[in-house]
Amino acid sequence: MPYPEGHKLKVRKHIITSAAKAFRTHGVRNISLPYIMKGAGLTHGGFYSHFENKDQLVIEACHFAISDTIELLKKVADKHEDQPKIQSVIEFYLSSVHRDQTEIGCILPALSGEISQLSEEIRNAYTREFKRFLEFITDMAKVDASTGYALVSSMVGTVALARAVSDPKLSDDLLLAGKTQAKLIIASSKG
Amino acid sequence: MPYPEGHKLKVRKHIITSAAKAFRTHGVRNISLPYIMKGAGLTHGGFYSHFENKDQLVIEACHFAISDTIELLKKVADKHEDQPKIQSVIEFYLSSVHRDQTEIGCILPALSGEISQLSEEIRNAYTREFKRFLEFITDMAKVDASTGYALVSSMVGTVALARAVSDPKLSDDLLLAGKTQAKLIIASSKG
DNA sequence: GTTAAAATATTATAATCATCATATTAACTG
DNA sequence: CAGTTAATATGATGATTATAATATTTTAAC
Repeated sequence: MPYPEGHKLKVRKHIITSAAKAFRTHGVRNISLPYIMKGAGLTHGGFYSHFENKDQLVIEACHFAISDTIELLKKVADKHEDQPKIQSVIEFYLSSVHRDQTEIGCILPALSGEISQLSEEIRNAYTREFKRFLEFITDMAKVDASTGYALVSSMVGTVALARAVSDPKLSDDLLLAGKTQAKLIIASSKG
Repeated sequence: MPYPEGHKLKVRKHIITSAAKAFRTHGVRNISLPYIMKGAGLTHGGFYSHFENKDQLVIEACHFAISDTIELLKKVADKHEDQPKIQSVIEFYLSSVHRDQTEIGCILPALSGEISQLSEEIRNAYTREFKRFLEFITDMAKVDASTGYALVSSMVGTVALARAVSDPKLSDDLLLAGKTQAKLIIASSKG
């Protein structure tokens, strides 16, 4: 067989990486397959020898993006040993760095509004990935499920809004208030 | 002059109403001008005699949608005299009714993810309308600005996620946790 | 009724998209 | 190096889009 062992798998991975990056920054519907393929160093024609259709790619990209974010947050948590891990994670998630670096940021705020309008398959995938993220945060914060829901909703909503508004001061203030709030949520659940 | 007095203004209002309804349900980019015009009982050709372009319509639709939501929430608040107004508002905003009736629901969760990818003009308009909503909630809850930020971020994030996930139980639980959380935010700000 | 301006509809344009068919290239095997 | 075939590129299709130009309809005023 031509092409080295695992070549196609590697290319497939490149496409997923390019897609995840694009989706995180521009959403799903505004990103074209030609654009994604170009980001992977390819032309658009070969796409369908790798994926059944665009939906399938969205599903895989969501999975990759959440795995990527969870890994990143784990690293962030391990970096600061002087405070509880969840503290570091929240401070990063609600930082201006995370708000601004959408390309490598959490995909949940980026797609939260759009998902409800996409195919059932994509919604199911998003739900699966959301649950994964939810579990990660809930475990790390050592809180009950309900508190975990509130915490993640608040985090996702804050980042989405902080990214949306064009007033830099307001955006910063949203992040700050979100951080204060998140700490309060955790503290009050332990009281 | 042909056509009755104020005819064009009335039609213009119809277009904005149709657009706001469509945007709240399907976002901005996935909705076409022909679709909006059909919703107003017209064909697409006449659009440009009413608006400069699609962006202009988005801006006006956002303004209308937020006004509409604020009015609705005021009515909801006035309905229940047995509890603080903010309580009623939060209970409605985080209800399954509001989650499911996207057509007449708050536009903030629907567009929160998409806005950052749209034109500067639209972002500015969204920011203006967001501030208007923020002020409305903050005043009604009688909390300081920072608490208002946290409260609205939590509300918007919760509804966006509750609309996004395809698991009905999870969606309900998100709303429930959001309500509990919102009340906590307000209570703690007064302590 | 006729007219004329305003409002709306029809049609056109050029771009972009997802998807598909076909042609070309790359690289392992012998 | 030649042959085979997987991987990729090129090009096509048909749909949809925002926008614009032109044609038609509507209705108030005469």
